Amino acid sequence: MLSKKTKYALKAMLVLAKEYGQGPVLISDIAQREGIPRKFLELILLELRNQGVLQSKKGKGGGYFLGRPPQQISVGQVVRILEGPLAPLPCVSKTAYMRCRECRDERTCGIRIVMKEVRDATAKILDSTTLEDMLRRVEVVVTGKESLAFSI
Amino acid sequence: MLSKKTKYALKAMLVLAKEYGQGPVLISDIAQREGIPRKFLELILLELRNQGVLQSKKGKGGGYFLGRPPQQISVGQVVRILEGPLAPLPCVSKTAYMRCRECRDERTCGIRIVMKEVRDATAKILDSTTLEDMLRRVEVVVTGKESLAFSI
DNA sequence: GAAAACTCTAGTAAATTTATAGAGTTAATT
DNA sequence: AATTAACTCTATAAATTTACTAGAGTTTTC
Repeated sequence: MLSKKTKYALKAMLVLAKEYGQGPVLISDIAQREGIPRKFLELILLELRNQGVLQSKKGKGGGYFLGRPPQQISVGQVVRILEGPLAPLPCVSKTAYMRCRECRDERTCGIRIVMKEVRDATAKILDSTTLEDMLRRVEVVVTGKESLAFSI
Repeated sequence: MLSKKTKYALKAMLVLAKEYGQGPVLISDIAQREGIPRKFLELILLELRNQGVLQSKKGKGGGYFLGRPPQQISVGQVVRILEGPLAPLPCVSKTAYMRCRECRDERTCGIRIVMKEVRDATAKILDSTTLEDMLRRVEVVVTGKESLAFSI
């Protein structure tokens, strides 16, 4: 299960994707719109900023905004920042691989083989879905229309 | 990430799958073979038993054994018992669905749509992989041979 | 009836999660 | 230059989960 922190992060990123190009958005605004505890959200946005997916502007008129356009930020990137590796086991992680200490032969570990499939399937979905995709899919549901690009 | 508990459970289940049909196996044996703290393993096996995937025999000559043949127990069943639902969010779980309190319209929640894909992909893998599959895949790697059934 | 094994309830230390508090820094505006 | 709006950063803390441990109880076999 995703932690609340990760869920909050995704919601915040979606708000910022919606407002992309319209200048910085206040932490308080995001917090209120999405019902996220303000101070907790600060920490989350700070982390996303330090990892480079968000940028911020201090002082009056400041706030947060996406570091790249919404079609260049994947759900996988966001989830990894907050949640750590997507893999169910460290020994099948590509971004944070770690050998199991007790494992004699990785190639013959049945658990590993299955969990690697799960990791790959998860990564395939999350790394190929961008913030823009998420916004667009919502629209598709609402309007019943698909963009041409989407139906290819 | 899978908890140690779940990883221990899978290891224990694989041992019992290997010994299937040969009578009960001692908790201590499993614990020793897999390097699992004995008393902790007791709790895990008890839970698996109470959920029906394991059976046990008390007293001298007792021990644990699979409740069904290895080809009828899926990894998904075991993981769900220890870890809870496979879904990253309760609102996309089939076995433990729960609406998000703050969600106005589930159909238009971008996060939900993506996480549902992840759940479905995960479930497809874990529910279709049995203990026997895991044992057999290991053999395939070791011997370089595939059974006919497997290569279909 | 003694020993071997599982059963069950309780407890506990450490880690993680989910926050909250407050002083510090930066930028805009007057 | 003073004020105020905002983000930054460190520390702390409550609640929950994880990973065990202890021990008394029950069942079965010999």
